[in-house]
Amino acid sequence: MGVAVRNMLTREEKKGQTRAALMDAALELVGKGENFASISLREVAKNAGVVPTSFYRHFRDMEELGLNIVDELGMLLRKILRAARQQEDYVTNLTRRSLVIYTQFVLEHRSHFYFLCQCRTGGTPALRSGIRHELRYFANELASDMRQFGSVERIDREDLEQICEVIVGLVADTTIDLLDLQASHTGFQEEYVAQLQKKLRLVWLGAQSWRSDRSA
Amino acid sequence: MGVAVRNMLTREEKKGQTRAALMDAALELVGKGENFASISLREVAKNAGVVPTSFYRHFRDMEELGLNIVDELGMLLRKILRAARQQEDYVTNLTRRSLVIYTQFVLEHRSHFYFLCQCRTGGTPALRSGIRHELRYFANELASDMRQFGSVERIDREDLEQICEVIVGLVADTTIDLLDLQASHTGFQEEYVAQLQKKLRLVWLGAQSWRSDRSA
DNA sequence: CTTTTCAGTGTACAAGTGTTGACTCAAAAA
DNA sequence: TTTTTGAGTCAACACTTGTACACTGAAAAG
Repeated sequence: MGVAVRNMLTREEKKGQTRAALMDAALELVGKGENFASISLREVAKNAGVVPTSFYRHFRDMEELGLNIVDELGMLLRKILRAARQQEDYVTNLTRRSLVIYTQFVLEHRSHFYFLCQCRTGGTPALRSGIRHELRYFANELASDMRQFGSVERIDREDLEQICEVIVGLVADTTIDLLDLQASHTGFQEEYVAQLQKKLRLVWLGAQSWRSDRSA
Repeated sequence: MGVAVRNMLTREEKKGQTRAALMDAALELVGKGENFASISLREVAKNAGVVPTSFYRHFRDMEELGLNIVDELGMLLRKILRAARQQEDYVTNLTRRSLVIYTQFVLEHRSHFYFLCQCRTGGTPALRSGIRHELRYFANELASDMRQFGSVERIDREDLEQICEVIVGLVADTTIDLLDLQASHTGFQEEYVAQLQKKLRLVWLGAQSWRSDRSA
């Protein structure tokens, strides 16, 4: 750097741009219903408006691209946490409105969450553990929030984290339903939230009568 | 039919035999870590010791083969139910030993359950809904057992079925963990059961304090 | 017996795959 | 200014993919 910027793009800006185009192209294909595992490097390159060999300037192979998508996904999840915490009544009403926020994020980033559903239990080992890692982080953050705001005195840290993993697993598990029922009827989003909330209440009830002594 | 059977195979026996060989070949590839979505017709045919074009005598395409695997999977699940019910203490001790039986079935049919994990949320719509259908059936059977043997008077039918779907989802969700930790150390199976049982206890506690009035 | 049926074979093709190496040519560095 | 760097291009490779078509030959039907 040193020369005046003009309105042209610097070299690494341009690089980052096509890099993003490649990732977006892959995600778009996933969003269209293709399975990430069966998407070819060439297909991605073509969709990004780039020659196949150019792919290698950015990723070793499709799996490495996938791992970068996982990172994006992690950032997205943290963004959801931030948004949820920003509610003024987050403390008292932890579930209901947070779920609405979650569903909004999901529907605004369909492709990312299709990817999540596909790879969480179906991807290569590396992708799987990457996603698992992000979800565990999410669950632990949730646990620390519940420790502050919820009434969970009788539950020790380890148990609470495990409970939150169950919750996160439940949410992730039902996400595919939300994605499938696309723009069919708009009222479905509320229906989905209600049904999911019901399941979460079950877990919550369980947590209420949980004692960390005499359990393991 | 009419001629003496000799020790040769009849035509449709032989047909069913290669048909099974094709399905087994696909499952074997899944068990080796390949994703079902990216397995080719030719690969399956070669692995089954059959020429590619012969595939079409049995299945229109890989998806149709997949749907037949789903059927096999359904039969397997029903076999698990039968085995679990055959325990003399099934009534009182519904969870613990049933889980052991489940894990045994999983480890004896690794490929089928890899397939399950891959396709439950990551497969094509048809495969997904097929698997979902089988799991729902399983959950409903479980619900009817619980109605008979458990203390679930305060839970109406619909709620109980939903609770069982949560349980089944939880089990399915953790199955990938069981499969990943292969023959590494044998004691892991018990560890897995313990951890899963803990999660199920959480749901069970929740069910205990569930009231179907004032909930939806 | 003769005839029909049909699972499995062999060949062929057009299209797509990952990866190679040598090439441009503009931005960045000297 | 000149030199260097490196993202993107182009052409070519060896290989795999799904599918079509004509075939064989033994089991089943007549």
